[in-house]
Amino acid sequence: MPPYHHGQLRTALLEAAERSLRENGEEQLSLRELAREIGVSHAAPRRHFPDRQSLLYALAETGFARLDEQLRAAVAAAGEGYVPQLRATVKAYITFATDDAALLELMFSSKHRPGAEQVVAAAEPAFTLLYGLIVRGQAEGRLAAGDPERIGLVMFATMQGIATLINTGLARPELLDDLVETAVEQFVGNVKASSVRSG
Amino acid sequence: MPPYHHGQLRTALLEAAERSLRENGEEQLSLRELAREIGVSHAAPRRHFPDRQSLLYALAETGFARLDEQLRAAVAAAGEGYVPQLRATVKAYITFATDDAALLELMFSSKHRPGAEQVVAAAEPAFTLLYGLIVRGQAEGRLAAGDPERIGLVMFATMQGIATLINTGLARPELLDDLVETAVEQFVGNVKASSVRSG
DNA sequence: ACCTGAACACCGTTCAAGT
DNA sequence: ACCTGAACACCGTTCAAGT
Repeated sequence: MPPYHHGQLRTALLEAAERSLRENGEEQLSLRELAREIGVSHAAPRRHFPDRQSLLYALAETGFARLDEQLRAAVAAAGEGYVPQLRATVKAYITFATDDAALLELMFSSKHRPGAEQVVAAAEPAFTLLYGLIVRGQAEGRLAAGDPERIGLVMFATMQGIATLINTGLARPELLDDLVETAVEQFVGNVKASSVRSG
Repeated sequence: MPPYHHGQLRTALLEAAERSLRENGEEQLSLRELAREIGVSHAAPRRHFPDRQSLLYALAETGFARLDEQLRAAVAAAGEGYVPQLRATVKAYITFATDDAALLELMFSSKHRPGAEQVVAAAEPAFTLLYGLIVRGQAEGRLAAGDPERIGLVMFATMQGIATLINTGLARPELLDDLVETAVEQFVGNVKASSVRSG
């Protein structure tokens, strides 16, 4: 018979929730079902997550952390060149986002209730990475001049949008590489035509 | 006392649902509550929408139709110039998308169940409009050459992503005009630097 | 053809009580 | 400090029956 105290319930809930989210989407995720799977009463999760939403927020937060990791790994593996690093970043982002569409939706679903601030904060490292990439691109004359934050937001928006299009079925997944390339060309296009000719 | 047959139940449901969606989001939308508001039994909606999801699909479809209308109106009001028309389109899209964030989410939420095909089909006119804008831009030497569908997808993605960023709170709404301008410059930037100097 | 009313199987949330 | 069990107020969905 199982012990009265689970001991790892918080972790177990997060793991089960992550799998459920990936497999069946946010709507299908049920606290009672997670509790059943784990073998605990339906009221037990309350100690760790006061309500369903707080569990979802936690998933979104770890999602942003993992996204940041994967982006940094992609940059590190891309070598020294600026355009290859930029391309790797864009591709890594979209790959992450299309690999777990439900998680991406959760991360970007517009929740304005109190508690979402932590999610916004969790998104910051990924933004900082992007910001650095832009500042460097401008310093090396690869990107057009301008407010890096604004350019970074538009870049992030483009990647996010491409992922959404693929996840929605509005763009076929096979187009991923083409779309990545088109996006990258758009980012570096301003300069490419005037001051830089080849990669 | 109300008549046994409502007569306009389908329309009444759609209107009430649209308002509920805008005010409280998709999760809060309840068929039973809509039925109560309208003054009909909780089982009555079933005649018109077999389940909750089909009502949501219907909202997404009319959303795309309205989006298309607003985009065309914006283009028509923008005058003859290409860049003004492009800018007006981008701004109209993002304005639509941020005016009713829940509807946008619904329109783009990734549903792969049967029934979503109609939603995808409803999105087509807006895409066609964009496609035409791109073909014209290329013909006039304002946009870089390349597969118009690919460029259109990336353009759509950029607009959609900017809207998502604003709706999520990752970008402040006041940045809207700046972000629109940055996006437009990105679209026409390739050409501006080499063959076209001024607007 | 359209709507009702009761019934079923689920939820999330709350709270006194147990260990 | 952590978990249970019963209770509450909601859902979506189904279906025989009413008009």
